[in-house]
Amino acid sequence: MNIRDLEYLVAVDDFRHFRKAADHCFVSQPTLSAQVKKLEEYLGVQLVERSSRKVMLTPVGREVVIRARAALAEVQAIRELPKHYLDPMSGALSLGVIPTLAPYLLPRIIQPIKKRYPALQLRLVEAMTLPLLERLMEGRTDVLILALPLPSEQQLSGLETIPLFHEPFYLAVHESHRLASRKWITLDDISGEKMSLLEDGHCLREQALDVCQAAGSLENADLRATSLETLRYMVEAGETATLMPKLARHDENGNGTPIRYVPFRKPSPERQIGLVFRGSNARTECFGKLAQVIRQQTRKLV
Amino acid sequence: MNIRDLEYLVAVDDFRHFRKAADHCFVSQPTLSAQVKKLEEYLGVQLVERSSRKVMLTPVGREVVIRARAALAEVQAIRELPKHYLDPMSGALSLGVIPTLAPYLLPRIIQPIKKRYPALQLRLVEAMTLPLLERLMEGRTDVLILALPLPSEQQLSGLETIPLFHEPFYLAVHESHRLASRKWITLDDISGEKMSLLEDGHCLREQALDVCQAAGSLENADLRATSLETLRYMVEAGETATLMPKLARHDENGNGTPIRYVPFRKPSPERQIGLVFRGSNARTECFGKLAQVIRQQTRKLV
DNA sequence: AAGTGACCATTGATTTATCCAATTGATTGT
DNA sequence: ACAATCAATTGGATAAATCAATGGTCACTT
Repeated sequence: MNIRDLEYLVAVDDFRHFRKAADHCFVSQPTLSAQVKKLEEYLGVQLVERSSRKVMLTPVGREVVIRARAALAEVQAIRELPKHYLDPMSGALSLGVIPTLAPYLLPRIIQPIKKRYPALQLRLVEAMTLPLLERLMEGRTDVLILALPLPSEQQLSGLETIPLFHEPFYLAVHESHRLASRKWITLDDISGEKMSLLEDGHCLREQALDVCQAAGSLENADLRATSLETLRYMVEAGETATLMPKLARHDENGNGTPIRYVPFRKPSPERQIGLVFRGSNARTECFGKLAQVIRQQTRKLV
Repeated sequence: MNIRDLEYLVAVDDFRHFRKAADHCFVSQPTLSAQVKKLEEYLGVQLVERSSRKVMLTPVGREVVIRARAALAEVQAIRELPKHYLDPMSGALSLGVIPTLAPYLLPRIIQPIKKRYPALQLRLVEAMTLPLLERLMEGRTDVLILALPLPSEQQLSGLETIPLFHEPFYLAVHESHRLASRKWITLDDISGEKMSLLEDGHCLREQALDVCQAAGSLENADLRATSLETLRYMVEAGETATLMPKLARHDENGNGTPIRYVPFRKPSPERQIGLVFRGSNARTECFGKLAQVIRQQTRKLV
C-alpha cells in the first residue's frame, strides 16, 4: 500500500470518474486504474464498482476512503510541519547554564535575545556542569553555557564549543580586610590567605582551587558554600575571603555592603566561558547567532 | 513520501537504534538509513540526530513521528477493514421491494433471513419499479424484488436477475358477485367484466391490463386505486372486481370478509417475481443465497 | 597506544514498482 | 450503423527500493 494509492482512491471517490480523477492526480488514466486495482488486490476486496457508465464505491470502499482521508490529512500535516521549523531561530530551545553564571549572566542576555529573536522560546535549565553535559548528550537540552575546557573524563564525543568571553576573578573580602582598599593585587598578595570555596561539583570550585594552588593560598575547608550567594554572605560577615567571578559582583561601588571586590593585575586569573552543543544538532547556525548576542551584551563587562 | 518511510521513522523513534529498527521492519540497515535520509531530504528538515553512540530525534522529528503514528494507525485500520467484510452475508444490504409485494412477501421472509444470516443488516425500501431501478443504478440500493421482465425503455445495462417464483393472479370479487362461488374460472369468464386497477406507475397495473386485454374485460377508469389495500376496500364495498396477486389474498377461507378470491384454471395468468441487482456488485453470491431463502419460504404458496 | 566491537553511512548491482502512450473492448447516444 | 465516451490492457521506459559488502567514526579495553 502506498500513500499515492490512497490519493488515487480518494480522487475516484471525489470524481466518480477515472479519467477526471487521474487528471486531478496528474497521472494517466491507466496508471490510476492499475493502482486502484492493485490496492484492491492488496486488500483482497473490491473497493470500486465499475459499470461502463457509472463508477461507484462499494461499502468497503467507502469505509476505506474515510480512513484514507484521515491518513492523508496526517500526511499533509507532516508535509507542512517543516514550514514552521524553517527558521532556525524559532521554536523551543533548551539552554543550560551553570549556577555560578546563571543569576548574573541571564538577566543581561534574556531580554536582548527575546528582542532579537522573538520566535525563539527559551527553556532555561540551571544545573552544574556534569548534569548539564548529561542532559546535553541525551538530547534533553540543546545548548549549554559553561566554563571551558570541558572535563575530559567522559564520553563527550561530538560536542562542539564556541568561546564567548573570559571572565576575570576578583578577590572578595570584607572592608576590614588588609587588601580591601587596594586598587589591584597580584597572586602573591593572597599567598597564605585562607579562602572559602564552593562545595564539590561546581566547576568554579576547581578553577578557584587552581588559582589558590598557583598563589599558595589555602582552602578554608570548614566553610564550603552551596552557592555563590552563600559565599557572599560569608564574606559579608567577615568570616573569610573568596574568589568571585566578575559578573557575580554586586554593588561595584561598595554602596551599602561591607564587601570589597579587588581586581588582579593583568594577567588576571580568569575562566573561559563558552557555548557547548552537539555537533550533530542541526541548529548550529542558531547557536552561532546566540553567541553573537551574548558576546555583544558582555563585551563592555569583560 | 511513503507509508513504509513513516514506518521506518517510527521504528527509529521506538528503538533509537538503526539496526534494531531495521530488523523490526524486516529490511537491511542501509535500506532503513537511506529511506530515513530520503524522507529528511523530502521534507527539507533533519528528523534524526545521529551521533555515533546515540540516536535521537529532533523536535521536528518528534512532531513528525506523532503524525506518522496517527497516519499509520489509519492505514492499519484500512488493512483490517476487509476482515470485517470477508463474509458476504454480513453488513448492510439495502433491499428494495415494490408496493404490491412488500406488505405480503416481507413478513414471510424477513425473519427467516435474519435467522439464517444474523450478520446481515437489511435496509428496506418500498417504492415503485422505476424509482427502485433508479436507486439501484445509482448504487443507493443493492438489490430489488420486482416483477420481471424489466422495463426496456431505459439504460439498464449491467443488471442481472434471479427468478424467484411465479405469482398467480386471483379474481377478487364481492361474495354477491356471479363468480364468487366458483371453484375456478378461465379468462373467458371475465370477458366484458369491468375491473378496477391500480394507478399509473405500478407494474401490477400493466400486468393486469395485459390480462384484461387477453380476456376481453375492461378497466373501470373511474376507480383507480393508489394501493392494493384501497383496491381491496373497493371490492369489499361491492363496487367492483379486480385481479389480486396470490400473496395479497387475505382470509382465504372468507372468514369475516365478503371478498372471495377465485383462482384461474391452469395456465393461470401470473406474474414473474425476481431479484435484480448490478452485475458489477461484488456481492452476487449474497444475492444467490438470499434468493434461496426467499424461494424456500414461498415454495408452498405458489 | 594499538586493538576490538558497535554503529551508521556509502557504494554498486539487482530487483521491483511506477508510469505513460497507444490500443482494445464495451456501452451509450445520435 | 457510427461516432463518442470510458475503463482496462499491453509493452516498454524510467525511477525507486533493496541488499551485501565495505568504510569510517567513536568508545572501551588491554
